[in-house]
Amino acid sequence: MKEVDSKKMWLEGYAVSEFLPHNTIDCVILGYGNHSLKVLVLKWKRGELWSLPGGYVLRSESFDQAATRILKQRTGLSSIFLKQFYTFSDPGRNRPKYSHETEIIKQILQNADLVNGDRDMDWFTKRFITTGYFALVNMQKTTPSPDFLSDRCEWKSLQEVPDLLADHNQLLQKALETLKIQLNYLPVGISLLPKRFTMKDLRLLYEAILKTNLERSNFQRKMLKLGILVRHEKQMTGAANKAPYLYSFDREKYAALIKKGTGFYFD
Amino acid sequence: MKEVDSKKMWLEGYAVSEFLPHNTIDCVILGYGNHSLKVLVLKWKRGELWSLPGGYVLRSESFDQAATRILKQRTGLSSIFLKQFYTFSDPGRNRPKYSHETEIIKQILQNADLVNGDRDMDWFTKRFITTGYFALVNMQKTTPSPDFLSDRCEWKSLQEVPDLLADHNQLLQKALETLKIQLNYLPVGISLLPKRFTMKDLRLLYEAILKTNLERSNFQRKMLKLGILVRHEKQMTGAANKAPYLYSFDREKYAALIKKGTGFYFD
DNA sequence: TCAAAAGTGTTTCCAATACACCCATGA
DNA sequence: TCATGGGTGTATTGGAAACACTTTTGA
Repeated sequence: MKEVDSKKMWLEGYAVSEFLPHNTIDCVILGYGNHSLKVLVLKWKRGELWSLPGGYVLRSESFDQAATRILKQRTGLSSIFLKQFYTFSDPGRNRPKYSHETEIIKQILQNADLVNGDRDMDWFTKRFITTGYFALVNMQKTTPSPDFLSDRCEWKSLQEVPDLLADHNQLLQKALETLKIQLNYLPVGISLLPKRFTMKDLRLLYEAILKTNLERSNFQRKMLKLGILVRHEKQMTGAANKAPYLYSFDREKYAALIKKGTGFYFD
Repeated sequence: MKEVDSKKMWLEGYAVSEFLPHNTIDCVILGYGNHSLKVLVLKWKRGELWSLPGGYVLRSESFDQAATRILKQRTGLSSIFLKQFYTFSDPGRNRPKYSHETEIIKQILQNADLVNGDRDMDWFTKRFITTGYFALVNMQKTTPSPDFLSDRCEWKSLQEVPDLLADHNQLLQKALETLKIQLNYLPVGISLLPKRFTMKDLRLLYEAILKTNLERSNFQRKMLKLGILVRHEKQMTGAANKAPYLYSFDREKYAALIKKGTGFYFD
């Protein structure tokens, strides 16, 4: 293990001894496109093993800093909306669900010359408590890149999220639940949508989060009454119907409103 | 340190090596009495040092289990409402704010024959991440008892909470904020009030949590319409005015309502 | 001129608020 | 019978919801 530490060639350039021994961060990074919510997942280098982006926490940094660092590494984005939502501490949470998980990890690490025997595996197989963060990002602005354990980084819509490592599916569910409950206190629109969008885009986003249908005209009236939208000229879509207006957010008014909640309740 | 471990005479009977090295639990235990919210705090054995009840986490238990254990030890209660609210991870969060804090801890431990030199202090002074839980309890049912570091266990109303150890005042604030935001999804009434109570008791409880005044008659109508209250015979108070009805909760209906939220919004 | 989707208007209903009024109690 | 506080009723207001009607666009 000492030998591995001294190499400093892995874990994004850090050595094991620089990390807290039992705490990790995992990120549920959410984007919105094609009328559905999407989440960023990593595909591991061997086999069909998927996970949420995550990482270890340096002994010198806070969890917020660690999450920010991880997010930057995976998406290229800084200064995005990022929020802690829950800490998962079940003692068996990172025990492999299937025996091939252990095998895959072992192969990857051996392949990268990072472990020499079973003892080095101890770091990976011991108990880890993970603190979940969720991020809301504008997908168009991201440039996803895999980490040292993975070879692909993909946006998956919620329906097509595969079976994930450890309790990561649970993490995802909890994040979505939190998002739903705190919807009125979160800058969902401004974070997830491009600068200009139609009222339909905005409504579909809310419908995706709340998993419900919202009445078209009432939604429009409510939103406009909040006074945080700026209307721009229409956009000709080429479709055989009336073209929608484009809207953008008035950032200051938006921020002020978010602070005290939109009072915008659906049930 | 080995020697200390083998004694197993402290930390409520456990040895240091049985705990996770960097994680703790702290509990914001809330009760309600005399028209105000109260929180349970511990006074340390020397000097005027106060803290929230908390403890270390066994390597074999989940955080929920640890919190339940700690709560049981401090209040004598099991099966109470307990919920994780946030994980505090600032690297300097448990560095002493005042130099006398370190001294007090040292004295207490030496006095209890638990540490022999500065090296043994390492366990207490290193970085700890704490996960906060809040509990809602019926004060009358508790029998508060101090832990091995403290000599008193006291209910303090929020206005008289003293300066607390480390970031415990922040923990308290965050817990209260969470309570307020999630009010409609939490069993506040049933957890904090005695079996039978007046409508005024209930209203004052909500006012204490929300820090606002609620209109008397409208509050009553709203609450009754929820259909979770059972009205009992009046109670003669001895005061020169009309006696109020007593109410209790219909536990099944209460539980069903809490699940989907009361829809009982104040602003 | 038709279908499709966007924008606007209307009606109905219910909840929240404010406040008035009545009732019970013991001094 | 008076003061005090509890219980109930009512008028007003405003928003939510359902849905109808109009407008715009390209086929």
